[in-house]
Amino acid sequence: MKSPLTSLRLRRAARTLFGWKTLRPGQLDAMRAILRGRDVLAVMPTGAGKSALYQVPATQLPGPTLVVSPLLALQQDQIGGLERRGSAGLKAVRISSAETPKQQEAALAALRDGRAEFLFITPEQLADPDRLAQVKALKPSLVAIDEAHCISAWGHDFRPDYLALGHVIRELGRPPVVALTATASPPVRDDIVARLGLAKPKIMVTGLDRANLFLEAANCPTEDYRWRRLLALVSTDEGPGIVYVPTRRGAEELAARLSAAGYAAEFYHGGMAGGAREKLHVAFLADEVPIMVATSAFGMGIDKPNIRWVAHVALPDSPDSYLQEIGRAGRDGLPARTLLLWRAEDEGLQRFFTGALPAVDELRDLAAVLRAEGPLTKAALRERTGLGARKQGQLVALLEHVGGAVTRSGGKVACPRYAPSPADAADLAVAEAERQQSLSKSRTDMMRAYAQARGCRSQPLLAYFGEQLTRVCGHCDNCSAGRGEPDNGAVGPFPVHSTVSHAEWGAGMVMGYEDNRMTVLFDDVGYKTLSVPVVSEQGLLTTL
DNA sequence: CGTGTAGCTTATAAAAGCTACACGGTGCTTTATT
Repeated sequence: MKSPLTSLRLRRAARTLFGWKTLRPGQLDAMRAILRGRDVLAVMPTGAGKSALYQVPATQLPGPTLVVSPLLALQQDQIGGLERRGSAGLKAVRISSAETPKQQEAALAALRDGRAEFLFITPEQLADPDRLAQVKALKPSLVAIDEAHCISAWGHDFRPDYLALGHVIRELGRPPVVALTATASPPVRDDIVARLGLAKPKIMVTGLDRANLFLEAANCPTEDYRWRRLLALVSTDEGPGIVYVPTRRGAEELAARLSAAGYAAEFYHGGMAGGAREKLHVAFLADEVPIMVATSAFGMGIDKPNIRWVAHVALPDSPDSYLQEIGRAGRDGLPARTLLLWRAEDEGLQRFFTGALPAVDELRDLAAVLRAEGPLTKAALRERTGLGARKQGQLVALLEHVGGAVTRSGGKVACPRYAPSPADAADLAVAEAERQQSLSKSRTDMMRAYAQARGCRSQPLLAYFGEQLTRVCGHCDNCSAGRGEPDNGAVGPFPVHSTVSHAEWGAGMVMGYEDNRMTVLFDDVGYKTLSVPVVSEQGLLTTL
């Protein structure tokens, strides 16, 4: 049931408090859902008014709003943006390692007596039981998870506290949650929903096809050829542009090489001092850096309208990452170019980054300690197991997934009453890790399929995200060369988004068709592309 | 998994070939020193 009154209130708040004259219908729907207490997952590009989704409803709800955001620098920008745009009553504060205890106390006080509405915080802060108790006492009425794909991209190994956010939300008494991200494929969306424990969320996905981005990819037999293709790009296309490289050293070397060739370039990666990173970031935004050579560290928070091209000098690990990175080009709507320069050898590095499977005995020992010694804090558990914080976080998350562990209030990890035996739990956990690895590998396969596509490139890219493009895109290298088959995508033996079954790979969902191939996302083995004629003739798939 | 490099061998002196091995992304936080 639509409530015109609610819409009116939201529109007025957007106008008077933030200066937004209009709200798009999708935005309004999401905001109304939040006010009704419903969870929302919004997948929409940066600059499309994503933060408005939580900021406007926040003003209409009683308690403060918790904004979980991954990077301190990003939080800084967001707080600055709120203060510039919002009216005086919309103060935002932050609690992090960058604030002194005194400042943290002041921030809590401001939230308590209503002088501040937004609390920006990292998942790591919320992993501390004392901190969580302080936040809970504020009675937050809304939780926003910004850059929510980090749950899936980082939670499983790099920043395990991301996986504990579901527990945090429960502990806070289940206020409505709005999760926001610029790109997320269906399995990533599922991961976000499951890990946060969202209840029947309203899922908003805005179109991913960006007509002003020209998509181009080239296989490079040698490093030298790759270098010459890059030179050709920088000599014809004015910046500002970004070159993504896979390693820190590669960033430094390539920036030096480009500069020596007469193209002013800077480098940026996570190993640099904070001050230098900040300065380069600002300089790039101010059009003072024509070419930025960077690792994936250069990304989130770069909201710059006039990036004219994005080049990759390596195969990215997934279409998720790739779309995120090329999505930074052409935000002003003017033409922009994306160029993927890839070599088969690039995949070795991805395999290394994926890491090895967890050790069965470590999982078994961990499960056994939990069973024998009951609920333990993470610190106490580490003392017993001797594992590092990150490693233990990863193993606990796997055990939780298979019912061999559970996080209780106070942040204590326990053994559930009907948990499998430690040996069984360990085996199940390894199987789950294997499943995650095949999914991860299949995403790299899909990235290669994009790179090798002979027809329209947008079709396989969008099919990966479950978006069927029924006509060729007309803005990629293959379409321009007349290699895209027009009107090839609409038909296939199974409807898009229908569930099918394969004798060996089990159940999966049809993601889309392109040329005479189809993409299916299987629950256990990840993405596969199949030949439509072969599927039809041999009856490889059945409707479930 | 692939690349780059140090250091060895070979075989007879200046350099090439081989093997072993290190290295590789993303950021929070906390703590001990200047």
